[in-house]
Amino acid sequence: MNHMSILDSKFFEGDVHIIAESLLGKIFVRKLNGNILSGKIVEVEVYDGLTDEASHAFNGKTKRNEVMFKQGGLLYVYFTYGMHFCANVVTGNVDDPKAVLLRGIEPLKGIELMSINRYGKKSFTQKEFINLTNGPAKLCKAFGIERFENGMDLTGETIFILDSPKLSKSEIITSTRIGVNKSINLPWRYYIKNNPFVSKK
DNA sequence: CCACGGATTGGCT
DNA sequence: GCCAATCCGTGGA
Repeated sequence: MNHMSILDSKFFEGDVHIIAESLLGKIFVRKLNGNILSGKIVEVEVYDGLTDEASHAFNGKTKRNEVMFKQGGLLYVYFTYGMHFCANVVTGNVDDPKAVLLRGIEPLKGIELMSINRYGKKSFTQKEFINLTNGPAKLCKAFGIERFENGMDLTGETIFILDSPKLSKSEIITSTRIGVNKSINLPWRYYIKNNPFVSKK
């Protein structure tokens, strides 16, 4: 895979943990109304429907989670707490419901539009800058990801991920996942050390 | 059919 | 640190 090329379907077929760690440092891109929104992925979590009680797919396929059961390389977006959307990268093959939750992104392009999406205004304080995308629901709001984006093809023209050099082990922190009440001891959260857009230490 | 609670966030104490 | 907001998927009766 060449530097700064778009990740293709091959990338999303492999082991979900390898993919999760590999996604750190890569550039998530979304075209929205003729604008480019992009940012560096800095925090992710693995959800594995086959062995993981915290996964939406653990109890089998439903209308809500059906995208997780499809071929890797799609975006799985879910609605939660009556007001928030969160986005996952689906990995693996059909009926192998694994996904990587995007929890933190460092904004690169289209930052004014992200601010409009988040706060309804173009300008922002330093604190608001960090707050644009340092959480799974925050980054969806900033990137304009909602119900319509569920199931979108990540190897298409609208939403895709640009490759970047693999990070060294010393740059990556592994920890337990945030906000789950089941399988709480699985160390399936990965984030970039010292990056301010990581949701929690 | 109904009750529960969620892969969160932001505001208030 | 605590808790309300606000919808709807899910599971049990």
